[in-house]
Amino acid sequence: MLTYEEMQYFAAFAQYGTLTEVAEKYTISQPTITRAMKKAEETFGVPLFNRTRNSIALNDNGRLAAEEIRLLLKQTDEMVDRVRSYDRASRTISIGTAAVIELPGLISRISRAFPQKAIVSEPGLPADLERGLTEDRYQLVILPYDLSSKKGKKGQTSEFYAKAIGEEHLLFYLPVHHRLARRKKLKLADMNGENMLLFSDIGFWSEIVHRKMPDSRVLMQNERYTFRELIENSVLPCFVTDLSLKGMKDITGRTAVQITDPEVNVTYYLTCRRNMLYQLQAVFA
Amino acid sequence: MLTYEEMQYFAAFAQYGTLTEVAEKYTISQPTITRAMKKAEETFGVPLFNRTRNSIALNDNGRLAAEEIRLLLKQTDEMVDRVRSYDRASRTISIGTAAVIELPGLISRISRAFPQKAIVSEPGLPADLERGLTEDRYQLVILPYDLSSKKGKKGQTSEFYAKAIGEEHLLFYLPVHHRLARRKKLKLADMNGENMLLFSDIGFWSEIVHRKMPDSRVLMQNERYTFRELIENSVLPCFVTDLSLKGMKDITGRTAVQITDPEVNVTYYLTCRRNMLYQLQAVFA
DNA sequence: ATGAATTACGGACCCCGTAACGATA
DNA sequence: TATCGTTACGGGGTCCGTAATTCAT
Repeated sequence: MLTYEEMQYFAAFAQYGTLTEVAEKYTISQPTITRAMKKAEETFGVPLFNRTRNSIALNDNGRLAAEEIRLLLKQTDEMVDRVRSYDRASRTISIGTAAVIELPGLISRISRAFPQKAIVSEPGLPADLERGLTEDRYQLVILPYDLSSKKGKKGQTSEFYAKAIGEEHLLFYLPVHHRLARRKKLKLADMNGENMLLFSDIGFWSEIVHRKMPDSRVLMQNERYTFRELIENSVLPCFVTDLSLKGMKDITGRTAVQITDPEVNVTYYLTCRRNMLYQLQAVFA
Repeated sequence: MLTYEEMQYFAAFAQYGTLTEVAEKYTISQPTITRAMKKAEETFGVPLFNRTRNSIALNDNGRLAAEEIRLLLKQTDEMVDRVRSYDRASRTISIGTAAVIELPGLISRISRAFPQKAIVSEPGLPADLERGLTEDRYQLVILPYDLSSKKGKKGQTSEFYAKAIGEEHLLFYLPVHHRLARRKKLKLADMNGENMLLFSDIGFWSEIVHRKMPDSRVLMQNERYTFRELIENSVLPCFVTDLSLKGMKDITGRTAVQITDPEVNVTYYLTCRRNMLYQLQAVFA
């Protein structure tokens, strides 16, 4: 049977057409390539080349063999990759989160539960997180709804397990002189049409906002520090969440107003597939 | 990368569980197996085994790797087989035929048209032949109908090309004293209910006979010489075809009676896929 | 103490590169 | 004559088997 390298030479010959080029490409001698081609022929047991005394080219068999070998090389590489990925995944817990602000203490609690594993946390939209969870790219996801009851068909237990781990509430953050700044509560619709300043890394919130305030134009800003500067020095209304406010020192001249729409007052659920529950129970305890 | 042999050793270890057994199975020394396992581990770059000083077993990675390698070995074998088959097919013309009697001169004509190719002819039922033709297991098939017009969708040219190459007619072969022996023509239905002697290797004819003579019982005989003996020494009616009669010397005390049902008076069509027509034109000329 | 895997070591063989050769354009 | 493929040859490295070692049952 051909070695991996010999298969590479063969595939390369199909691509380049001359043994010399292949030898140069791999910085080895031509005789080695000649020998590899001979070995290919004897491995398959059928003629693969049309030869004259000083030229060599693939025949029909050879063209098929080259295609097949190219595929086998690919399959080989992918096979190795799969094993490596499996190993990597076994040493890693991947967490996908819809919450922009890191939920306090969660990562450290997980990392204490699995001291030998690396914790990888990445943000994403709920739909992507759900997909990632079912495709085993995430062991845990944080969703702004209870997936275990959402997908549960009549009485039969859901494929997912979810546990509430915190709340987050979107607020209007208005200049004190804004016409609505002194209200206790507002609906998103009350601000529809007003231009808003938006921190672009706002995740799943933005979809809701666009839907409920279709007439508002939004000024995006994706640099966190600049965003804060803008808030302090402009009179444009903007959004904040209670969680993000907690870590920030107060901004004078702005006041937070509660929004009553239920969609923007979410409970986060730490979610996993039920078949992983046993291994992850320490996280939910 | 692992060699084919090293992959075999690894797969075998997954099966047998000890290096010693693998070494015995392949009649080589244990150290060779040890080294192959080390090389596997270094190729994948991840731990594959749980080891103590004198025991070794696959871990989770190893079990996956073994499964993957088993698959890759299979893919490798199949790849080589495909190339070999392709070569073999390129040196062979495979003919499938629904005609039980070899059509005179056809094989020799084909073999003269392709002197460098081997001709393989095998009998089959029309449905199998059609499938074999579309799946390239046959380059030519002989069918008792015109496939090119049968499958031709409204105006658009068929995928197949067919040319009539001969006829065959099923006949009743009756003892001269049979009550219907003196008729010029009969229908299958006229004999329905009578027990018939049947040469079992009768191919597609038998389906028609069973359908048109559902009340007849048939006595099968698959030994050609015995069949002839039976005909000569019994008064059971039976079938023959005009083509098969031609090669036989007459049997006294039997007379052939024409059957008028169109289904048992067939024209044979030599059929190929249209994309092969150019290479096969000599056969049809 | 038997049987397992690993390590050590020596030799054979394989495989590669250099060089020479042959053929073709 | 320059280029390409094949053949010849020699040396180094690799790979295998034997034997010794270590550990566990």
